[in-house]
Amino acid sequence: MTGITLADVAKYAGVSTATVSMVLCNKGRISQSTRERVLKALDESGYVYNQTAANLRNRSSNQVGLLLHDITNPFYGEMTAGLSHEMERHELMLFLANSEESAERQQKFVDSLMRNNVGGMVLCAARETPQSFFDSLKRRNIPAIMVVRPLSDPGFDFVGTDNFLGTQMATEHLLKMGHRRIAFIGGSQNSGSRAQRIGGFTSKLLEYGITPNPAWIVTSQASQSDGARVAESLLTDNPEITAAICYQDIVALGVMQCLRKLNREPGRDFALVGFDDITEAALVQPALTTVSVAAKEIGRKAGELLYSRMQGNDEPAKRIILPPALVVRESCGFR
Amino acid sequence: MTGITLADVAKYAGVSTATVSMVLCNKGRISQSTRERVLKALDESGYVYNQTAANLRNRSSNQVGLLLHDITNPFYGEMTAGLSHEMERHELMLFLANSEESAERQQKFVDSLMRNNVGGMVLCAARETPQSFFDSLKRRNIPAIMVVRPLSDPGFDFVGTDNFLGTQMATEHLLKMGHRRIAFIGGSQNSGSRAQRIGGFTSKLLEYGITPNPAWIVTSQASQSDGARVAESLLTDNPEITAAICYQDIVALGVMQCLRKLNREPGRDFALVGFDDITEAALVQPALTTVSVAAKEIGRKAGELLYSRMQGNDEPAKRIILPPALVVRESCGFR
DNA sequence: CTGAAAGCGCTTACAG
DNA sequence: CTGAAAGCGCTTACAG
Repeated sequence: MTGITLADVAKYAGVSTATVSMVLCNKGRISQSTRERVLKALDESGYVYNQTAANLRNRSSNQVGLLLHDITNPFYGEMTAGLSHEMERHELMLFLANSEESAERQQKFVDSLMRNNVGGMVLCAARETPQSFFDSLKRRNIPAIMVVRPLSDPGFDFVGTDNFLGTQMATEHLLKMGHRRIAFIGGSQNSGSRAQRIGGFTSKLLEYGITPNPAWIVTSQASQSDGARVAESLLTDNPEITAAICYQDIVALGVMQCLRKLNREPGRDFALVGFDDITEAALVQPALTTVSVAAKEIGRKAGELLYSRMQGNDEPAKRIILPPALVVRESCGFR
Repeated sequence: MTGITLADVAKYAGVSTATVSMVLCNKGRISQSTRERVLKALDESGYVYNQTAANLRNRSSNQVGLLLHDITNPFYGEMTAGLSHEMERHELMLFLANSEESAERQQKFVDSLMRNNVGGMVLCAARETPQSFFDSLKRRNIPAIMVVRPLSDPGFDFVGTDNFLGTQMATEHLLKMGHRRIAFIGGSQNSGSRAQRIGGFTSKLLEYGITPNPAWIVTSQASQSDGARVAESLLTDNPEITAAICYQDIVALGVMQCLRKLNREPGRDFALVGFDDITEAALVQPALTTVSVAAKEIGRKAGELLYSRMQGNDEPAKRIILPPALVVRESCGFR
């Protein structure tokens, strides 16, 4: 706080505050000579614009919020980078909060955003978010874009990936390599993304005349260790399984570990596909074949949409579903 | 924007705005009955506090900024989570920006922060930051905590890890396992952290009577592929090297790839230590022995320090150096 | 214990 | 083309 206000600058330049303000915002018609005098005063005074005052006066805001449930997840790091970049382009400031899957902390953050009068927000809601959260969000009538986690509520804009198509591609890849006994490993029971991914998986199986076996579709937490745990019991009980689609790359990494423990080499004795294309996927041995969902692009698109909403775009709620891509690496072998 | 103001609530409750404000902030003495009336009005009206107005009036702010150069780096994701958690405890809103190593974007962000009148900031500055950036920051006289990347300027608070000690521990580990021909791979030429890590490395070598070989100390970009590239030429030219300390885990992962290409199995034919302890480190095969720097803790401590500065703590600038820990896994073998 | 009024630093009709 | 003045929604001395 230098403490120099627009009024000080005006006095110094010998004009009114209105004039300085207009020069600052490039509004109204100001004579060349006056403009120069003001610019000079602005420069020499070390004036710092007070956005807070402007926001109050304008009843507007240059601020938006991003709510994530896990910023440490590399996937969301990428997405955040994409969003942040987009926000910067529009001179918007980005508030970040990490709910850590707590509905309570999430609610608190959104309340803070409202008090801080943000212009909009991007949300990847916690798993156990009560419907009331979304209802109250809608009542506030402030632009909110949902990302990544599909929402059954069609009242919100959404940007995410085509989970269904993603696993269809992955499943087809395995089927074309000759696999017929394919498992689906991971995701939590109440996950909407998971339902969609299972949909892509089973529909493709059926297309090839294969009846999905419910016993081969198992849940897992989003960690390597739980992936390994779950896979171990599945594959010991059902050694005839030759391939698996995993709900997430992290889970796939766990399954890899488990395979080695069971003396089955991934990529040779067992084919594995992941989902997300996190950095690790390219690094493990064998490198993981996976469905890439362009996290950065999700962030960018969400930012774009949010900005347009803030500009007054009032088309009905929109769902932007980005096409996934199958990244073939080594974990399915080279047959 | 429901548009309901404190004045509306006051009218509704039949009191003055001063009274409502005092109830809201728990200041002054308000009779029980009045308080209840106000609380009821507050509740029924759906009033949303306008933090912007309060900030303007108070010439204060509940907002702080975090500037990173790469939010997609898992290390910074962890750090951000730690900081975010700490900020939440103090009811502070966190602005995030990603400079992507651009001094220009970094400057723009800090300028925005100033205009938005933040109470303080946490910075991990871009590599090529001009001294003028830091000078102007100091002139602003706003709390700023530097993190991770060591700064020669002692005028700033700093929170980071003990790079020197970290590589000392790593080097000692290798030496105790019998290695004598050890390389140092990675980091960029002008990195201060790297200088410190090399210091720990060479000082420990000397302690064991070994003269450091400058030809075995090579730079690399912060990517797996460049790590692999750099290691390949180093190890083909100097096959007698049996171990390496890597500047970062990502580089170490690249070195692993290269080793396989050269038909040397990491953990058996070659010992490898990383630095950072990113998630991947535990996942690769063999799991990477590395120096853990508690990224989350850096974020937390930075937040704590920032908060105390915002409360008026005016002790001289402080450096908080967190102790690293050597996490022994498999990449150095089990001899 | 409570209210009237000034003021935080901007912007914007409205005059001239 | 430029200025005087009101007002955004709070908080805080100051009276009473």
